[in-house]
Amino acid sequence: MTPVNLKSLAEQLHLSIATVSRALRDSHEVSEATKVRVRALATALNYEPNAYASSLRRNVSKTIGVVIPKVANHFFALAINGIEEAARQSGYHVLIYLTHDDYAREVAIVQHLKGGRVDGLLMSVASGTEDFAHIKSLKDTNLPIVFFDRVCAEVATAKVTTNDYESGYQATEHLIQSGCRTIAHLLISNNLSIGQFRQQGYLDALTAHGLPPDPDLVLNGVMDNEQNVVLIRELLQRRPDIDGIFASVERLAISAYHVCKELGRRIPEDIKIIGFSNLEAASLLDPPLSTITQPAYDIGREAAKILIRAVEKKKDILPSQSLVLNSELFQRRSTAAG
Amino acid sequence: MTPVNLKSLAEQLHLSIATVSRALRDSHEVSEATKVRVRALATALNYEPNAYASSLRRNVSKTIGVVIPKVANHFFALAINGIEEAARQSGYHVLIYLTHDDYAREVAIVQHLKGGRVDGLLMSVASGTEDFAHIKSLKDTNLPIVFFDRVCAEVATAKVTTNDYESGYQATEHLIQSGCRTIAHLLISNNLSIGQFRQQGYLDALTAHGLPPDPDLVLNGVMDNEQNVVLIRELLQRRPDIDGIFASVERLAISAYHVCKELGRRIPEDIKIIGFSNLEAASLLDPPLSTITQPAYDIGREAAKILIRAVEKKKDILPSQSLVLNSELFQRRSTAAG
DNA sequence: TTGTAAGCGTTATCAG
DNA sequence: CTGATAACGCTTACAA
Repeated sequence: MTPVNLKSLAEQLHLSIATVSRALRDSHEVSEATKVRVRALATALNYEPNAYASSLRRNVSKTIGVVIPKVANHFFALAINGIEEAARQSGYHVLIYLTHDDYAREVAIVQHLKGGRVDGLLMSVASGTEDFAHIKSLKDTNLPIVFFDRVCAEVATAKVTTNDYESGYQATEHLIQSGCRTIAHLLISNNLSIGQFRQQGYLDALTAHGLPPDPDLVLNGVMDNEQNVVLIRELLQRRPDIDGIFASVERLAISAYHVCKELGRRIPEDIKIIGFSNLEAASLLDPPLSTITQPAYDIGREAAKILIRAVEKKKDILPSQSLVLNSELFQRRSTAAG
Repeated sequence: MTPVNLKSLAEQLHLSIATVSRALRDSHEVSEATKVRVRALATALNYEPNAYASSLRRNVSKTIGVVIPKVANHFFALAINGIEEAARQSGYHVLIYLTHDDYAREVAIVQHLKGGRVDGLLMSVASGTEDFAHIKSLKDTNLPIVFFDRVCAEVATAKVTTNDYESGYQATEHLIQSGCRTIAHLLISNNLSIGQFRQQGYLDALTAHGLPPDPDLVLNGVMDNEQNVVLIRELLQRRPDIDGIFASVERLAISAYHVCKELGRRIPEDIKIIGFSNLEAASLLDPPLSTITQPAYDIGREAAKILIRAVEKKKDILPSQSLVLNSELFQRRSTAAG
């Protein structure tokens, strides 16, 4: 089967390659008559331009990369959904890379992306990442980057986040107003910026309501959920006075549910729980889980829009283009006052 | 900033482009000494080969495409996870396309992929797709395709699925053995092959246990979840004798939960429910949901492996390479015998 | 062991 | 309006 490319089209039409190319791109310097002829044959033969030749020549790939920790997580899945939507509307393709929250993988992926495979990058950094040299060096190649949710403070570019400080404050205040006095905070390990904001909101809410912050009540979760169950169990057994839990991550809230069931602690009578979550079934849990829900789809879509706009205009992305969207607190039975 | 490519490296090293290229690909026809020099400069300058130039020249993109209905669904998210893992291990990149179960989008995506952007394709067809001409025509371009879960029977290639007939049979039998006599089946609209298999399993299990199949008890769900709630509500009100529900799709099981809560039907006392689902929180629902759980991660990984193997060997993919993995039935309180 | 040069399919520049 | 031709960056015969 002879390949369908500009050359073969040109031969069959007795035209030059250049003219065929121009006709297909609807250039104004081609007669309507030839355009019709060209288009007719092209569709008849199912011609589709070779993306790589075009990318090589124009130095533009119409592709954006998405680097995220994981996809089996409703937040990131929804974000991808928003990203894909924005990309599709502008004719962009989406390459997905998963870091599994592993620093080494993130570095390898980022290095690979220097090959010009993508016109821009959307990124949510791995929780294991503490050194951002790899990202900075990528930025130095002039590749536009937009961070979303898990941002890298040290790189000057746009970031799309949610009001994490306020959410942490609200969640904690909500627990206090529901009657909690000893509130634990479960967050993901290390130095993710979002964790810090949520933690600060938690601390400030406690102080504002005259409750003394206690470092013993703050639990740094780990990657492994089994391990988190162990840690949470230890915490609840060591501190039977805990009557409220604020989980900064969905899976820690889920683990807390499992531990409470196991230890026979009733929710919300003995312990009230609220957590960040995009779980659709939150209202069907036993008991329904109060959540702080991030607008994940919008985060993805807006981040992609900012990126694509910059790519098309070949302009640098400024930190001032950052966006902060608001999360929403859904009050359900897991924090019912009692 | 002068670009880092083979040419600039060659100039700085006073070597030819060819030698540099060969050195970096670790060709045996380059002296160890030069290899060392070349590699040193390459890493120092953070050289990364231009993916498009390489793809164009070698007619290989090291990229696979994934076309799925949606990503905000734990099944597909896990599948992507498996796909990405297999791809990463073989040095492949993953392009994601979402059809949103829309036929027109699927056609547009498939047409676009004829541009040679991907070396192979993994696909789970849209529920709205009834005509497969677009897929056949893609196959005619010799692009290797592997279907997973929602397969297209009319295209001769490998398919990775689960034992849907047996699962439908088991789920229904499980309801019968738990005491149900009037069992409804909620499935997704139209002619998806997997829906048909599950439906057949349902019918055969009924017959095998002396229960007459009743078309009135089979509900074809639609895209919109709100609408599904309405349909399920109507069904349960029209047929108050229904005492068991088998949902072929997770979101229909979830909708059924909502309707039961709303109508005051107790699960499992009044109605027992079992559904296909990859929901991690199934055991925390009220009541915990009995599920048929597909090995989504493995499905994705195995499908990707078959595809990549074929791509690397430039061999056609045969239907005989198809794989059927087993789903697992998790018995929980929603189907407790009463 | 190294260099020269053709060519992948497209787009852009320059003539005609 | 159309055609010839030179890139884009890389790989790979073929020469040296």
